[in-house]
Amino acid sequence: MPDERKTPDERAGMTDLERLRHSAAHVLATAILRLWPEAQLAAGPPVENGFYYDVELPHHISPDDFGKIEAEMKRETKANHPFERVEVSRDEALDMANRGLLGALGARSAPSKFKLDIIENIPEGEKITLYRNGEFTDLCAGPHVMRTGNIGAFRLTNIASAYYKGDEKNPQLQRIYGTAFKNKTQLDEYFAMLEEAKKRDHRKLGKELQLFAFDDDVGPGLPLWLPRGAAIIEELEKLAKETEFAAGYQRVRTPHIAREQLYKTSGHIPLYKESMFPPMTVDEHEIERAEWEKSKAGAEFGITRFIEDRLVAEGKSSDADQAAFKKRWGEEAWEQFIINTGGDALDAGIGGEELKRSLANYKERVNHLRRLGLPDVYYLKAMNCPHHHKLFGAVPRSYRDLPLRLAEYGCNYRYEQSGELFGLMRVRSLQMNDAHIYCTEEQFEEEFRAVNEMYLKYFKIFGIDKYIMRFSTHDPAKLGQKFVDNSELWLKTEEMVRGVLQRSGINYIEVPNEAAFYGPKIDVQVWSAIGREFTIATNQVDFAVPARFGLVYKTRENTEATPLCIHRAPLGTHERFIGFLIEHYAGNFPLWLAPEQVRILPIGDEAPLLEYARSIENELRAHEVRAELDAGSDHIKSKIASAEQMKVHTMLVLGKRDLEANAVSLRVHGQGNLGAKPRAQVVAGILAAIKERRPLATHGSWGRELAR
RNA sequence: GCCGAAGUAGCUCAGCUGGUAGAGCAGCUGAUUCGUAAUCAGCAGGUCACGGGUUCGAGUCCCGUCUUCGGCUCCA
Repeated sequence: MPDERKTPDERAGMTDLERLRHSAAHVLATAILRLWPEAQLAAGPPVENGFYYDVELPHHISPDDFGKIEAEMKRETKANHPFERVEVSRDEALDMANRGLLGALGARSAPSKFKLDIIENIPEGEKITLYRNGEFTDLCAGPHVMRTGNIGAFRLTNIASAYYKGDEKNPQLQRIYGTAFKNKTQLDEYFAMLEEAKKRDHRKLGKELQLFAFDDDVGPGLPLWLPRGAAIIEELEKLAKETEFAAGYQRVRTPHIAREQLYKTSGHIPLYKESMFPPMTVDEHEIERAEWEKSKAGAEFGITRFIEDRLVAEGKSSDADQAAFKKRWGEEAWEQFIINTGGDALDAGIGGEELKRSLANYKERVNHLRRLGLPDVYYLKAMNCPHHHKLFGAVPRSYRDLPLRLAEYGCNYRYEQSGELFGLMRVRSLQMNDAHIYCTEEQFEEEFRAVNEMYLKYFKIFGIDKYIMRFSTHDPAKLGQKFVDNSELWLKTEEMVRGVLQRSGINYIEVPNEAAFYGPKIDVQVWSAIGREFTIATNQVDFAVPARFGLVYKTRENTEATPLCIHRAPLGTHERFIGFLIEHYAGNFPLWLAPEQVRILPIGDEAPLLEYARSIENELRAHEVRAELDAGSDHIKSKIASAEQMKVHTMLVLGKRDLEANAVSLRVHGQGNLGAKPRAQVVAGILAAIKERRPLATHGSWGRELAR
C-alpha cells in the first residue's frame, strides 16, 4: 500500500537506492513547482522500480512535458543543494501548511491541503520533520541522500492517475513516475531490461506465435486458444495428471454452472457476488406465472374496492373481526388487506359476501403461484470448491477414505473489473489446476507438506529458481466481516501452516490481514528469467466451508467429524501460467512444451526427397511428436527463416546427401546448424528429450548432446 | 468501476492544416530446384473499431459506445 504510513523503523530501514529515489521525488517536486507554482503536492515515496510524486494540478501533465520537467530537475541536481532536516513542532507545521509553505517553494495563498491532512494523521508524540533542498521545503520524515547531486541519473517514465490515499472518495491526483540510479550505467541497464521485457511480452509473442487470440464478439477477457497455444495446455494438463495421479489424487468433472443456493451455502454470495457474472434466470412457468400474477392483482383490486365502497364508509371494525379474518383467510391475506386499504381496514368492519368472494379468489391465486415455485437462478461458477464439496457429500465417507484428493482442471468465470483485464494474466474465463484435499487434522501436516513439495517439483521442471510463498493470515479485528468468525480455528490452522512451512525449509514471508475468508492462504510468487514477478498460484486452508456444507465423515469411534480442506492449484490457471511461461522462455519453449516441436525442411520438392521427408514426419507423429512438413517450393534459406521466426524448436533439413545416407541435418532454434546425423539417432534423441521433459529451452543441452 | 491515451489490410506501420486510402511482410497464382535466417513476378486484400453529428466533402473535427494500453481500486 503506497499510501499507508511507514513507521519510523521502516523508514530507517530504507535501502540506499530507496533513499536516493525518495530524494529524486523531492527533486521532481521542486521542478514541478518551478513550472507550475500552484501545484498541490500529496506524497512522493520510492517504489519498486523508482519513485513517484502525486500532485493536484489543473494542467494535465503529459509525456511531452517530461523534457522541461527533467531539465528543471537537472538544474536542481547540478546546484547540488544539501538536503536539510528541520524538526518542527506540530503547531509550527500546521502554521506553515496553512500558509502554503509545505510542498512549496515559498509562501502561497492556498494552504498546502494534503500536507495539512498528513500532519493531522501523524501520531501524537512522533517527531515532525521538514526537509529542504534549495528553496523547496516539504513535510517529510526522510531519510534522504546528503545532496541533490548524489542522485546520479534519473528519468521520468510515465504518468498515471491515483486517488489521494488510494481511496476513490478522495480527489484524483496525477501521479508522475520516474526512476533513478546511482549512475547512468545502471539507469541504462534498467531501460535495457525493460526493452527485453517488452520483447518478451506475452501479448506480443502470443500474437506472433499464434498461441491465442481475443475477439470483440466473444468478449473481453475471454481468450481463444489457437492450436499452437492449445498444444501447451495439453502438455501442462498431461504433466498435472501424471503428477497428481502419482500423488494419490482422483480426477472429477463438474458443470460450469450451478444454482444460486450452492453459492449461498458456500458463502460466496453475497461476499463475492460482484466478481461473478450476473445470474441467469430460468423460468419454465414464465407465461403461467405472469397470467396468475395479473389475476392476483385483479383480486386485490376487488378487495380494495370493497373496502373503499362499503367497509370504510360504514366505519366498523373490531379485534374479533380481525381474528376471524385471519383465521378464515390467513395472515398473508390480512397483510394484503391492510396494505390495500392503507390501514383503514383496522377501523373497518369485516363481512359481506362480496369480500368473501374476492378473498377466496385472491387466496386461490396466491396458492397457485406458490405451487409454481420460484424461478430457477443459475450462476457461472467462479470457483470449483462448492462443486467439489458436493462431490465429497455425494457418497458416505469414512475416515478410511481420507485423505480424499479431488482434482479437476475446472473452467471458472470471474467478472473481473474491466480495468483489471490484462492479456492472459487477468481474464474472465480461466482453467484452474484445481484440487481439494479433504483430510483429518492429523493428516493435515503431511498433506500440506506434500502439496508444497509438488510446487517445488514443478519449479524445477520449469527452471524457476526464485520464488517466495506469501503466507496470509487473518486480522482478529475483522472476524465476522472479512473473515469467518472462529478465532480459535484461525489460530490453530495458522499455527499448523506456519509449522509446516518452517519445518520444510520453504522460503516464505508472513502477511497479516490478507487471508481468504475461510482460512489462511499461501500465494506463490515466482520470478521469470528476466526478473519479472508473477503470482502464479494460491494455496488455501479451509476450515469453514466444509462445515457450512455439512460435510462429515465417520471416525474410528463411529462419531461424525468435519474434514479440513486444502484448496491447491500449483500451476494456477492455464491463462496466467502460460502467460508467465511465454515471458519466462521468451517464446523459446523447451522441446516438450514447444507448440511445434519439429519441422521438416526438404531442400527442393523432388518426389523421392518428399517421400523421405514424409516417412520421417509419419514416424514422429506416430509417437505424438508435433511435427510438420514444409513441402513448399521456397528456397531452403527462406524455409529456415520462417521456421526460426515461429521459434520451431527442432528443424530437420533434408537434402540429397541426407536421403542417400539415411540421415537428417539437425538444426535447433537458437543453436543453428548442428550437422548431419543418423536419422534413428535424431528421432530417438527427440523422443527422449520430450519424455524426460528436459527443462532447458533452445539453448538446451539435448541438441548439443546429439551433435557430439 | 475511476483517470488518461490509443484503435487504418491477417501482422508492423505511413497517411501534414478536412479534398478519390498507401507500403513492407504474410496470403493466393505462376516461375525458380536452391545445403542452413527470407529468389522473382503477378494478383487479391479496407464500412479507416462501431454509432451519431458538423461540412459541398470526414481516416482526419465534435459527441456517444466498444475494445486495448498505462495507472488507481480489486483479485475467493
